[in-house]
Amino acid sequence: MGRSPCCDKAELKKGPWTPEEDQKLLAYIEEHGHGSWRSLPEKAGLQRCGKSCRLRWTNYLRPDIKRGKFTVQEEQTIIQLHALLGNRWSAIATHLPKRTDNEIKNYWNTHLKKRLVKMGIDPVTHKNKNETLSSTTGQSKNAATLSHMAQWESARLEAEARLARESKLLHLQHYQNNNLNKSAPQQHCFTHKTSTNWTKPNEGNGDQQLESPTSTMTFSENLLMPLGIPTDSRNRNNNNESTEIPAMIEFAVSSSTSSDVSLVKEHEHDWIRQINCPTEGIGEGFTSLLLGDSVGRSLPTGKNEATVAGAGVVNESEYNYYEDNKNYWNSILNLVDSSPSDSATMF
DNA sequence: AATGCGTACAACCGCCGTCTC
DNA sequence: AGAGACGGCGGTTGTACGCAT
Repeated sequence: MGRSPCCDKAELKKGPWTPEEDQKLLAYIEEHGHGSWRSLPEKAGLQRCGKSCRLRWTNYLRPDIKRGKFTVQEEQTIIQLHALLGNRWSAIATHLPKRTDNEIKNYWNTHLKKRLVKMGIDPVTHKNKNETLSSTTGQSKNAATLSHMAQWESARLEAEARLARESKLLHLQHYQNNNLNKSAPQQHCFTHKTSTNWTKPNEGNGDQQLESPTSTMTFSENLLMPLGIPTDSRNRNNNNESTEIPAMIEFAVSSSTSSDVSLVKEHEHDWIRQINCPTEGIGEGFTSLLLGDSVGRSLPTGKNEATVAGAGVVNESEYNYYEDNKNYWNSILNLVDSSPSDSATMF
C-alpha cells in the first residue's frame, strides 16, 4: 500500500542554497528533466529534500523566470487580479508571464499591500476604508458580491484545471507517440536551447533567449495559448490592428468547452449585474481603485500632472496605460456578459 | 564604528487534493 | 477501498542588507 517515504529527513540540508547546489540541480534538470522530485536529489547528488529542490527550481532557477523590479503594468495587473481572485497567487501568476507565485506574493506583501494601506484602501476588499466603515448596510451586499465573484472565478479555475489535465494527457500521448524510439524517457518540462551558458536568474539582461513554456503550473507549450499565458498575447481585431487581449478573455474565447461555458455561465451574471450597478458593491471599490487615488501614480487628475504620495508625475504613456486598463476591464465585462442588450461599462 | 530598526525575499512549513500502489 | 506519497499552494519565518542614529 502507498509508497515509501519521500526522504530521510535526518540527513537533509536546509537553509540557503549554495552555488554548487544550484549548479548540480541545474545540470541534472538540464540533462534529464526533473522527473520525480522525490528521486531527484539522490540522482543529482544533493543532500536536499525533493520538495526543496522543486521549490528552488520553480522559484529561482527556472530559466524562464524574469526577475528584478516589477513594472507599473505588472503592478496594476497584480492589483486588479488580486481584487478579483484574492490571495490566489498561483492563479495570479498564470497571468503574469515569467513571474512566480512566490515572487508575486512577496511583492504584494512587501510593497503593494502597504501602498494600498497608505492610500486608505483596504488590501483585502480593495475598497476605500472610509466607504467600508460608513456603509454598514452595504457590507452584506459587498460580501455577496465577493461571494459571487469567487463562485464565478472558482468555476473558471475549475474548468481551467480540467482543461489542463485533458491537454496534459493529450500532450503526453502525442509525446509518447513521437518518442517511441527514444531510449530514455525524458521529462518535457522545459526547452532550453543554450545548453552550456546557464545564467543565474539575477544575472543577464532580463531578455535571455531561454525558451521555456514552463509556468508555475508546469503546462506544456500547447496549453499556454488556450490558457492565455502569453506566448504571444498580441491579437488582431477586425481592422487587423494589434490589440492586447486580456488573458482571461483568451481563455474564455478559446478554451472553454460547452460544459465549461455553462459552468461559468451559471455564476457570471450575478456579479456582473452587481458590478454594473456603480453605486454599490465591489464595483464601486474597484472602480475607485482604478480611477481614484489608490493607484494614482499612474492616473491623471483634472490637472495637467498629478503627483501622488510617493509616486511622482503621471506622464502621457502612463495615461495611455490607464486607458488600456479601462478597456481591459470593460472588455472582460463585455465579453463575459455576452448579452447584446447589456453594456457592461463600469468605467 | 557600533547598534538598532525596517525592509526584502528566499526558503520553510503545513495543509490539501490528487495519484499511486 | 484506502493508506500514504506526491505535488501544488498559501502563510509564515529567518536572515541578509541598507539606512538612520
